Amino acid sequence: MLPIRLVLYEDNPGLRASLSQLLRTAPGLELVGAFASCAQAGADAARLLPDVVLMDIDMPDCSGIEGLRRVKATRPGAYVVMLTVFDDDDRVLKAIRAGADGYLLKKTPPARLLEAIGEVRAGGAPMTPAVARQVLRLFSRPAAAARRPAPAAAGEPAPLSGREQEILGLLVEGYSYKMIADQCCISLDTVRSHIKKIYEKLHVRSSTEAVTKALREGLT
Amino acid sequence: MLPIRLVLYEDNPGLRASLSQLLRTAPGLELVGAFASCAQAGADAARLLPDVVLMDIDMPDCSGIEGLRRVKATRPGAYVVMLTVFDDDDRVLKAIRAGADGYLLKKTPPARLLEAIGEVRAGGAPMTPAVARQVLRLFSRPAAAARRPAPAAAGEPAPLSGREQEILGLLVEGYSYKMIADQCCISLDTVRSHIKKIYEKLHVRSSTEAVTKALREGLT
DNA sequence: ATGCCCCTCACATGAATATGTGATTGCGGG
DNA sequence: CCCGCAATCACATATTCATGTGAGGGGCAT
Repeated sequence: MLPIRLVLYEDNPGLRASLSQLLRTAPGLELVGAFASCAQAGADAARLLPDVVLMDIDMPDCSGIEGLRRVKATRPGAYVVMLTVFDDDDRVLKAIRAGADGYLLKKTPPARLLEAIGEVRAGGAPMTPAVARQVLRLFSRPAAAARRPAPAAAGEPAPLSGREQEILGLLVEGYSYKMIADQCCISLDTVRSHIKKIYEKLHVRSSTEAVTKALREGLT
Repeated sequence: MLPIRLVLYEDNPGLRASLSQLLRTAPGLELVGAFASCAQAGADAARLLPDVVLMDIDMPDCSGIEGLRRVKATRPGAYVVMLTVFDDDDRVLKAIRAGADGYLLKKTPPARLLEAIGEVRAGGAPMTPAVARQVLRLFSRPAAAARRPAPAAAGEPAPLSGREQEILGLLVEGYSYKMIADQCCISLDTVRSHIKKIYEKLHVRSSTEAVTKALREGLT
């Protein structure tokens, strides 16, 4: 197999040097570039054709998130692993939404870093355990809110009764009133009744609004 | 440190036996229960006070997702790691939304499984690399879709034109046809035209279906 | 210039939805 | 025991939606 072509972005000169050293001497890797700024990341990607990019997320002139976008725009096939000292929600979320393929904290030991490069290339998504947990939490948070019927949480969203939730769920799945009636073995008018009540409780005036609210607030 | 209290749910008797054997002999672990069904998962959790639960996701009578919910409801502090042979989007997403703390494929080697138990206990989120990638993809997909006007990306979902996206967005926000017409300064009939086309492209037959699809697939 | 697609609009019809008013039944709490 | 509430159903009406058919103008690529 051809060596993995690697590009590194890291503004700290010392760290850049030591990482470069590590990556240069590792077998199966070829460090084809190491830069202090990702301002030229798009052009770099086009010129150097990296397979994997290691991107520091905290850089002064051009944020790693922006660098990530530029790399992905120019070379969508490249895998980008973010490196950072921070693991706050916001940064992680932004990076992931921007298409990051991995997210490692800088305290990651060199061996794990090398391992991660192989892993991302093999279709994995190397993440520091703390970050992985965070990612799951970001996902489950909305669902968690949904499981509690009447939390003080969202202000005053009147709790839906069991039947109402069920019918709202079917509505979300695209069922018509008639289909809902059949599915629930109740009359069409009863479906209307329930839905009217749902609208009142959710403060909406149409099925599309209800569906949007249901999906966004995890009422499903 | 006290040994980690473990409970296992796995309907396949053979696999349950071999996993039990593995977990029983591992140092630092104490297997306090192994069941073929998660129907009693809530009561089990209350009685056995597990620190970590290994939950097969594909069980006949009571799905592992439901089992996960029951465990979390009874004992929120327990960490639940899902085990499965499948890594399809839907299952992973559901498990994660239900609060799973880890997600491993059954082909995971025993050593990695033991490692994962420690990892989840230490605040990590053990995931098979393929699953980790999937999770990131689930996150980034909406953002990616939003940035690209018309990607051939996801297989065959016909790309919506700019105007169509705009109108679908308004539909999601609960706008009626008339409101959309006003907002976009076009006639009601034109709105109908666009929406008809949107329905064709999304393969749906009602506004609620369209809204659901838009929200779930990040077409907004 | 010719075809293709996007955006625009019109007319028409049948189906579905939104809203109002009202009624019955069963369950649980005060 | 009575009240409230969830769930069920009925009838009526106005509005909105879904769908079909047709058509003109503009931009873009061959």
